[in-house]
Amino acid sequence: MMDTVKSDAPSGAQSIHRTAAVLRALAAHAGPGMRLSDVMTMTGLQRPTAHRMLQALILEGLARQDAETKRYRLGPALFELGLAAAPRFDIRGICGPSLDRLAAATEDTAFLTVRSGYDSVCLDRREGSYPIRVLTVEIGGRRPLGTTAGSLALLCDLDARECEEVIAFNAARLTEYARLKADGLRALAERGRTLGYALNDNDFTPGITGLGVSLPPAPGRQPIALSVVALSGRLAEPRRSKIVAMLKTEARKIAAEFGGGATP
Amino acid sequence: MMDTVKSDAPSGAQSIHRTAAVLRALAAHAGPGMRLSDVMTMTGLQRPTAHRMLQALILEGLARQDAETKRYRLGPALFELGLAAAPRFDIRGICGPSLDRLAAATEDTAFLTVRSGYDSVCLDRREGSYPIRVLTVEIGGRRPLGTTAGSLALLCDLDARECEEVIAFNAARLTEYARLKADGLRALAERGRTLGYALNDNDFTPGITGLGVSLPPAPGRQPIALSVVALSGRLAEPRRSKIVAMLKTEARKIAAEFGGGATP
DNA sequence: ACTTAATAGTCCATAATGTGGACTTTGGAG
DNA sequence: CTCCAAAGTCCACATTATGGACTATTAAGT
Repeated sequence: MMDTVKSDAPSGAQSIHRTAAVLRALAAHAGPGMRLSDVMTMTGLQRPTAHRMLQALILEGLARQDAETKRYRLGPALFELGLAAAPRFDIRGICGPSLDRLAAATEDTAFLTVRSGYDSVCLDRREGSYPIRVLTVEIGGRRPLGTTAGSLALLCDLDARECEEVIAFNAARLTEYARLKADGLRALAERGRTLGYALNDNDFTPGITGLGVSLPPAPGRQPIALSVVALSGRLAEPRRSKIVAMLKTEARKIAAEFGGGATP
Repeated sequence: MMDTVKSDAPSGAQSIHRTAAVLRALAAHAGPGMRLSDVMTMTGLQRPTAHRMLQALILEGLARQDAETKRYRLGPALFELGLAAAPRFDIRGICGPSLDRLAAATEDTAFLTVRSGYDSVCLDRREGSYPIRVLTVEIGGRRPLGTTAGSLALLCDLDARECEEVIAFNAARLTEYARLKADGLRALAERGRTLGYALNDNDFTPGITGLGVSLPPAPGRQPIALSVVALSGRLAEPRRSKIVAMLKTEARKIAAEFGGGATP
């Protein structure tokens, strides 16, 4: 079984792990939706199992099925539950001003990214004024950790053991989101650690590059990163260093905000 | 087993129904969090089952436990999944202007509510300028259908069979949210249907009253209601009729908006 | 229009998963 | 220090969920 479900001891909780895996898969393909066979391959579940779980999720409003295309998507109940969770986890208010400044100053696209297990999630984004806009990830979009500039910055912060665990877990699905195999990603992470910022130039979408910086990890707070993505030509030196400096300044400002108010 | 899990045939999906019930319970007590025993009574699960499920949810980031108080809450993964679902289900953008107008004109609190299974969920709210603010439900707050003005308007729209099913299901937990028993709620729903709007004067919080109006139900779109809540004295005739008229006008405007753009 | 291929959906005997009665641990109040 | 309530744990057992094999449906090819 090609297991996309967490490998850790799911003692008496297989079904919850599988359910969560299905929901994550649906979230990762929010746009077009997923066919049953997509869900099967993404989660490693058998056909009847995936089907039965999806039907149950639909009954609970956690998923939906397009009657015409048969494709599955996230359901309204998930949005509603998210709303209840938002007061504790929605940091867009705190980080918004930084994104505004980054997008305004660079004229390119600025992203706010957090870690979520083996994935990263884009929480917010701002478009700059430059006429060619690079919009690689939607708000709410999930990616394997490391396949996006912000995401890569988060991966660089992990210790060797954890980093390897993430890469190993994501190995199979890397190519869906990046022109990378496990060693390529390992190399990117290594370079990021020496540079002090994440430089994502794997050209999955050729001609664009991303710069990512993470907030200094704080206990109890989930890992957060800021990034700017643009046409590669616009991120050559000396502009690159300037943008990295701005990212670091904004990251420090946000970290300071968290120092005051509590964020579980 | 006092079953707070959906009664419909959960064929091969008990665990998903139970999981969803736990998540809904956590969402309904988002503020203070829930103790393990609260989860047990709210869901009808045994202690070891509830505990094991919560631990699994925590592993997936769908729940959290306060290390000090041991209380359980919704986790960050739920906010992240909600973000991915938001583009399809977040109607706050469409309804915001109506809430603004209602809050401004009445000077009281305006709510946007949708149905979610046997519950209603508050999606948005606006405070008016009157110095005494009535804030009965938070954004994201869940209530048994009928225990809130908007919620009651939604209940009134259901056909007899469905209405009775909802009331029967919620009977046990009504008193937690309203000074009502099943027949009391039946009567409120009945009155709402004859009046043409929901009038919530069960005084769970004494001295306040709510007026609710639902959008004409449309196929494929989930049920939506608008409501205004205020000190009872401020909702006597002739003001009451004026506010009801405003609610109906805004409901019509929103319904018209939906006519144009699609809403799954 | 007919054949083939691919995907969705269903059935049911089987065993692995999750269950819950009973027990232990923790922590707070008197 | 003792008592009580709540959290957390263990493990024999049977209910639940599993998946191999089958059917139904839809799309594509000639």
